[in-house]
Amino acid sequence: MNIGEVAERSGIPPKTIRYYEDIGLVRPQRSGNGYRAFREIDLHKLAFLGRARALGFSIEDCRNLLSLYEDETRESAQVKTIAEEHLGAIDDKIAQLQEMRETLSHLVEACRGDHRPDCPILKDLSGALAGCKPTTGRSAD
Amino acid sequence: MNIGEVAERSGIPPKTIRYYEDIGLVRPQRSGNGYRAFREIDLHKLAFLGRARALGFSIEDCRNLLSLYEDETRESAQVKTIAEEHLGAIDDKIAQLQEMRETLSHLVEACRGDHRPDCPILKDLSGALAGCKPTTGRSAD
DNA sequence: TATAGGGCTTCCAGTCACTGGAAGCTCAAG
DNA sequence: CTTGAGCTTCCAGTGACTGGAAGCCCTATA
Repeated sequence: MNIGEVAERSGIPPKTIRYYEDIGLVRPQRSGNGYRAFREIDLHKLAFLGRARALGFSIEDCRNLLSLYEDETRESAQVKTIAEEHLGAIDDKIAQLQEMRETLSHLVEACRGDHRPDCPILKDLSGALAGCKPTTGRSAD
Repeated sequence: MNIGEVAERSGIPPKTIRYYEDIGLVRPQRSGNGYRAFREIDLHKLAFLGRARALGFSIEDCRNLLSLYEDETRESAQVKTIAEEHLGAIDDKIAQLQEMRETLSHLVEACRGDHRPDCPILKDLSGALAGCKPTTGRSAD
């Protein structure tokens, strides 16, 4: 298989596949003409990577997951640990975004959004210093 | 004020402040010795930026928000538009993460996490090709 | 056989928002 | 006069691609 077909079937763009080869995630053979020659197993690996990336795993996680996948002596605990850590990171990210969302949606609701310059969003942003460190020891206490 | 004090008071690291100057978000004056000389208004701007960044606005959004802030003839609708678009992006991101979270948490729950190699997480990942394009027109239908 | 096109190759650069580090100047204290 | 902290610039790296240029390969058609 050439890279085009693999890209088509795995859903991963050719550029990305080449990049994955660059960083050693896949090692396709080469045909006489210099083209990459992918076997079914390479395709399989790429699909694996695509799925793992879609679940938000980092490339390094993917690398580890892939090597566990190929390791017959793996322990499922190793996989679970990676997944649990990633899940935790996702939860953190969601929490952070929800906090942003919360604040921002209040501000958006409060803003009339008309032709007047008056704006609670800008007011909030410009009031940022209030919560910061004071001038030099002395503050508007 | 030197960069150190501004960093302290705005909560933005010196490196980042220099970067913001590089990309034209702040334009501190210079002292005779070549040091950046920040005025209160620069500090204020930096705090504004810090707050906007904390709400997840991109640098380009920040640039626009800042210029609206300084524009007395702005219309709050302009600000609101930026904020609403950002809010929409946050919502998309949250939805995407929650979908990941959903799938991943099911997989994690299903994985025993013991010393055996058997693992539903890897099984899911390796089954990724199933949902993809078939060989060449002909599939395991 | 010539040519046109599409697919493949490599390499370089850019994205976003910083961040680390090196080399070197300035300043205040002792 | 030295020490050390703070400041300066510049260069490079992060993560995970992505775009583009220059050029080779292969097939189909005129």
